[in-house]
Amino acid sequence: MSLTSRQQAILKAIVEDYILTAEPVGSRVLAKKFDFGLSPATLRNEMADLEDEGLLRQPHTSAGRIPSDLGYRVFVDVLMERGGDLPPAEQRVLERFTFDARDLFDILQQTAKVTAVLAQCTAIVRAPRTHVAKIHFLQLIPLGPRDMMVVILTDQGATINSLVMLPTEMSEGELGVLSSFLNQHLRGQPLDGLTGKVVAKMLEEMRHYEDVIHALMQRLVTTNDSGERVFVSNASFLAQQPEFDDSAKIRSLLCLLEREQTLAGVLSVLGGGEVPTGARAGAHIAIGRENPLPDLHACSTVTATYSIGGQAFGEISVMGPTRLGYPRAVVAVETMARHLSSTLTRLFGFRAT
Amino acid sequence: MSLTSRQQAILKAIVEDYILTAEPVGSRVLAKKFDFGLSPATLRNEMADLEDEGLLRQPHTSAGRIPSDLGYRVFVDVLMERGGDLPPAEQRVLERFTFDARDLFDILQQTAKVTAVLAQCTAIVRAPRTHVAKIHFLQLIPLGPRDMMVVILTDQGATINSLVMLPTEMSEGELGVLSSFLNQHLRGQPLDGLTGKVVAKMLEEMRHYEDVIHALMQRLVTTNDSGERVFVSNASFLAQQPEFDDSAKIRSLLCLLEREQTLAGVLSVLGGGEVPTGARAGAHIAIGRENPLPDLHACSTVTATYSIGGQAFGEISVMGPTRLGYPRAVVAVETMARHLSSTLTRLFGFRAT
DNA sequence: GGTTAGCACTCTTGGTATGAGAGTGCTAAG
DNA sequence: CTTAGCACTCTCATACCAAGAGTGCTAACC
Repeated sequence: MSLTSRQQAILKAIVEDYILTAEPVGSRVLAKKFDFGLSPATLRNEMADLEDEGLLRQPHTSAGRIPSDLGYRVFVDVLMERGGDLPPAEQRVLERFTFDARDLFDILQQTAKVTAVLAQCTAIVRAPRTHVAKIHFLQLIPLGPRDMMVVILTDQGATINSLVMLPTEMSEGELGVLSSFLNQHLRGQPLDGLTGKVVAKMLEEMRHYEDVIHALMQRLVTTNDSGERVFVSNASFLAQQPEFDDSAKIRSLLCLLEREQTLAGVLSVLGGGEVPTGARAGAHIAIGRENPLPDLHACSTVTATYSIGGQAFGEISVMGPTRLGYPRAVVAVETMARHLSSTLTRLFGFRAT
Repeated sequence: MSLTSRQQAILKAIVEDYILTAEPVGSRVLAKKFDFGLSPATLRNEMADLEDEGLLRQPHTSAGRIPSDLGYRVFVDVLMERGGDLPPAEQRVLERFTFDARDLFDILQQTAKVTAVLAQCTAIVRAPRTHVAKIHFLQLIPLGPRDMMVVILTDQGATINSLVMLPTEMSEGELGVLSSFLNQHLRGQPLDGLTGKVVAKMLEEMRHYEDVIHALMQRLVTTNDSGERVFVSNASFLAQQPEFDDSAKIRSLLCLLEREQTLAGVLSVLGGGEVPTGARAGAHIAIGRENPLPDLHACSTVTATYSIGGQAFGEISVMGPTRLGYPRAVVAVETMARHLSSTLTRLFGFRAT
């Protein structure tokens, strides 16, 4: 399948027009809108050839052509210029956006929002499970006579606030002592390794608080299981697309967006866990049936991995119909991934120390 | 408008059947399904009377009747038995559900989820703005040489984790000292009153850290503006309803659910800020055009206020088409409001001390 | 050989007619 | 007061038709 440069130009024009209008593009409008210096008849011949190659298809005999999944693939791989910068208006949006956020999850939520605005479609950001994280700081806060809150900051920047019921009443003073004791012993410990040795060693020194320590550990272990978190923004964009005007389709996509676990799985597959190399993190594009889930076979996703201190952390992804504004989406996702990586590295890159 | 008991029974049957089937109910099926001992013709007469009263309406001449907004109103006010308990299956769901949550917002998110399951429709929970809250505990956590995180637990149980950039480098030791100093001085202070006297007094004692204190206060003030938070669960339920099979309607509802500020406003209007009196918090039902927003004119909402220590705090609400399972929704919302109130009061009722 | 005009063909779309079915309102009888 | 019967109305599904859009193919043209 080698395309002449004219065929490439025609394919590019068709894809771009269809992305814009969502209408099948026929030979006449193609000749009119784009100045190929060719008549509709000639374009028809070329379009028939492109269809033979599997790059275009017709919704029905007497309609214009629309790109096939393969056609979009060629478009994004060959025809589309990648690596451009954001258009000025979006650039300004991004500049005005500083992470005046509260913690990691807030930052990710805001990232999803801004990405959705920049890419003008639905955006999803995934944070990894916290159970691989290490404890950076731990604090016990007294609530009532039998309740406390334990605040943990992980080396990934996530804050875990967990309510714990005390097996026995404890005074504020006691909690304070226990708090700094725990903080000393648990700093640097991975959250999923809070059993065995570490606990045994603590119990040796603090036999008196055995019950509390056990209750606490118990709680932290169960908290861990809460799984990955995903942040979705602008889900209603999908409902606005003409290709999803069928309410059954909208429904299936909405349901998917609500199943956090599934969504997290999709993103981590799409990101592929690749550590972005070089200064520019490359976005991964999945078109139509290239997506892992059947529900997404009418969608395209553009996904980039973000990192902390050079280590892959999670993914930023945007989603829309296969008729997606790929250039804009790629720039948005890549820009936000870089932006997020550098912010997180600055704030939470302390693991290196 | 005084209804005979027979008319009441007929209205009740029509509402319940329509809620179940979503089909206009005609005189024949009514006579068949419900054993009134009356012929379809008699029912037709009664139904015509009910229509004259404005309680029923016909989608078109040759269709059965469906309840009007007013019909639903009479149903929920007069005909429906309120205050029943959850059906056994749901009871078990609730029992199995303990708030193994991390903090206030987690609890609210989970409450939304469970409410959605119990009521079998879309659920929304609102948390009040944090700026009226008082500081219960404050802790500074060092991140890097120029960054720290301040963790605040408010008397409402909300944790605020805010990243702050330090104007000058500070050692961990310095931060620790400053942390306990701030904690002493700010405990009990309302978050929106962090100016004037309190700050002046602190600066007097800690002139050395003037810059840091100013930066911190600055940040806390801007953090406050983040507005109310709402937690939505099971939004896709709306897309499943036959009355919203038009994609334009789905779209407008989805957009509404994404506008947190608007949604928060709606809930606080619906809740009416009433402090629930007595042991049983009464749910407020808004049917169709009784709802404040035009987007909600085809919807019904059932809203209950939850409280901490007897003081109204936020709302739990469920939303669906006017053809809503009101009995189930009312029980679900009221039960969850009670459940949530008692949990929050136990955990965060320390303001009384 | 590539390009183009012309033309027959196909398929969707919108509008109209039509018959079946459902449900009603009304009248008159029980 | 209740009910059977019946004419009437309206939706829904189907079929049909004409208009419009776009194609593929053929033959002529440069």
